[in-house]
Amino acid sequence: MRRQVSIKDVASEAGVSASTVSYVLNENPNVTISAETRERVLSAARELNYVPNQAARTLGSSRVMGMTESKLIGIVIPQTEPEHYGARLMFSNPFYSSFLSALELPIRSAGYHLIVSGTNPGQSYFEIVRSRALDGVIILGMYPSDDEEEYISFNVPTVLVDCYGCDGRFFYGVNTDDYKGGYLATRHLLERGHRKIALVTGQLKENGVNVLRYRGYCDALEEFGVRPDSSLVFAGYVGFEYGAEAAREMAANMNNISAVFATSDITAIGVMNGFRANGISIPKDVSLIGFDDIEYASTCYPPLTTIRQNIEEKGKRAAGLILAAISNRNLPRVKEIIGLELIERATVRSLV
Amino acid sequence: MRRQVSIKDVASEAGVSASTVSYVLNENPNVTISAETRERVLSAARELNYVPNQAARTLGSSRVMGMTESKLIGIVIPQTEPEHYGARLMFSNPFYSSFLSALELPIRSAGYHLIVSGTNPGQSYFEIVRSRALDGVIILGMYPSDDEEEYISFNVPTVLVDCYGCDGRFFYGVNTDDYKGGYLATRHLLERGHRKIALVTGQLKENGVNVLRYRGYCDALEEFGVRPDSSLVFAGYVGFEYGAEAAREMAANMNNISAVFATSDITAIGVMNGFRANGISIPKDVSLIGFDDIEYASTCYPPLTTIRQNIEEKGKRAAGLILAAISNRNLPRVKEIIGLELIERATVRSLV
DNA sequence: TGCGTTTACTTTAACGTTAAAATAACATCA
DNA sequence: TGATGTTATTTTAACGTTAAAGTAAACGCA
Repeated sequence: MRRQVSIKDVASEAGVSASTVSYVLNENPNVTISAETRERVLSAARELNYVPNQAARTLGSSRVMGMTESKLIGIVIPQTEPEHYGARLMFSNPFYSSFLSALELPIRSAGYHLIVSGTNPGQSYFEIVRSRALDGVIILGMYPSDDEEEYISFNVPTVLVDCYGCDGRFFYGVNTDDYKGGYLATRHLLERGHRKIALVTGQLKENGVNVLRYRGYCDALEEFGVRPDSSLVFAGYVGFEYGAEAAREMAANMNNISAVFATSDITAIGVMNGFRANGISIPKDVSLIGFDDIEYASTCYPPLTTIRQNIEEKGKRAAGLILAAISNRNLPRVKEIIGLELIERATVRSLV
Repeated sequence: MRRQVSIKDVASEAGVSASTVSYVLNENPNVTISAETRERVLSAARELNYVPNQAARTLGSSRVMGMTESKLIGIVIPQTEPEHYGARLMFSNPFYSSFLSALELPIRSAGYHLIVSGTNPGQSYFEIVRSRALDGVIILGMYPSDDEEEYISFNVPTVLVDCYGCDGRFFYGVNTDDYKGGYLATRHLLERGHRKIALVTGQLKENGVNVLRYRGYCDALEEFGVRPDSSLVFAGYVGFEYGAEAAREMAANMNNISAVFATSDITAIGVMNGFRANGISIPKDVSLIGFDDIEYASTCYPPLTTIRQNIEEKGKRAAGLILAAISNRNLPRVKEIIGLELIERATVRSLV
């Protein structure tokens, strides 16, 4: 178990100083190195199979104030749903894993690595940001309101995905047009003659995506002269189990309901199963529309009509934003909106 | 943008030396510190909101040969499937995301962080292991045969999940009893009177999980006096698309087939859809059994009979193993086998 | 009393890297 | 000819932490 090959080993192999090796390897534009020396250094590094020590780089770079470079980007995935709703897993929603997949490649290609972390309900993720000297942070679905000022003082480029409420003075944002999605889904049902439209959604927390989808739902209803009926709004949790539970409740009173808008596909799948378990057929007895267009939406039976948000695009945009924000600390604090699209499949029946 | 609070700041605040702070904070058992001093240090650290710099710790710890501690565990997820089969995403199989979710908490609780990395097809993941001084590595589904000797020379505790072929002299292993799973699934079909049983699986690479499931399939057939028929074996890729494709092919010749064993649930779902698209009904016209028991297996329609592997358990075991291997470098190189269980749902019809 | 031991610290040096300053050889120009 | 600049390199110091070595006072005990 030998000591790791360091820059000094490369230096002595090439017959130069350590700095020279560093300059060559980093292609430092402030220093001129002769072609011949460069070649010697490069081949020595290759010969010794040299790999730079990132911890040393991180530490060394912190010498220049505020310039610490860990080449590490954190992705924080909050545990939002309570355990008893079956959300025992960080990625219980396939949305997250697709998003992560889409993120990883561009980030790796740019020479960064991804640290994935959940959050302990009480504990903050501030510690990892500081102890690891993260170059950037991507936060999913949670607005870090608790100690916003403190967090901002770290001055770490941060992209908020699927959160509202930040004022754009510090955070970058990547969002779907949730209001529009809620509106489109509901209008789709209304246009097909549905009037008694239930909503199954997660908690309607301020700054969350669900309130906006809810508002879109309300406004579409109003536009068609339908007064939103709070007894048709099931705001529990995002997930299969809650969808099934809501469907069970709805099943007891089906003459009140002709269609359901579930604000996420996994919830919609739950609704589907809950109805089926109660002998209610989709779309014959009730229509259903989801949100997200996860893979299952197209492979379930019947295939789910849904609002497609391009998750891959979202991941790529988040990656692009964080990388841009890291390399240009003055990048304007933009909020990018990802487009969406209604995908008609087989769960909505037209009544007209 | 002030300099980060370092151990020296804490030291001078508490009126002691930096080492004393280090000793107190790490509860170093080789050094005695008076209760009074400890208290002063602790409150100074709290006061200044001190967070240790992990890069400095990593670098410092590398002084003692072979004792480098980065508190970082890498999880390597190889891109095994070719793009054209729709496996555009690292986590296209929900199995991976569930596994990752189950891993993350125990690892975080133990004070480690998780670096997630895919692999560029050509490029090796060796570099990240060395440059980040990973304390441990978990590799999913790939046997690092290319430069095994070189990798072993790094001497980084490594858990191989779902790979065979390592001889247990260096790597730790977490596996499902894939042979048994293949056997059980096939026997289940045989016992219900099926004889013409097709297999839809990924590539039958040596050291992969699919060969073992395949062998279990063959042996069960032989046990029931059925000669395996290679024209019934579809060995393409793991994924929805390939399952659907295989089903399309099978649909052309249904009198040859009465049941299908798909060696992963996502493939099974693909098969299900492929058959449905061709007007073939499950389980009336053909029976189907999967493998994994991903969440969707229970929520799809009809609910999928499958071999359940406890993915959460697998994640926890992998986490436990890697943590144990890190803290005890002499831990015997065990291979843990996760049990499995046949879950009867609605896709297998009995012919007897 | 004197010597070894224990307690409670402090000082030093090192981990691998790189920015900045220093150096030295050589070229350019007034 | 000497001042100035350029090129190519080396030396130095610093990042934050901690293991190891050092120190000094207090204690135990023969």
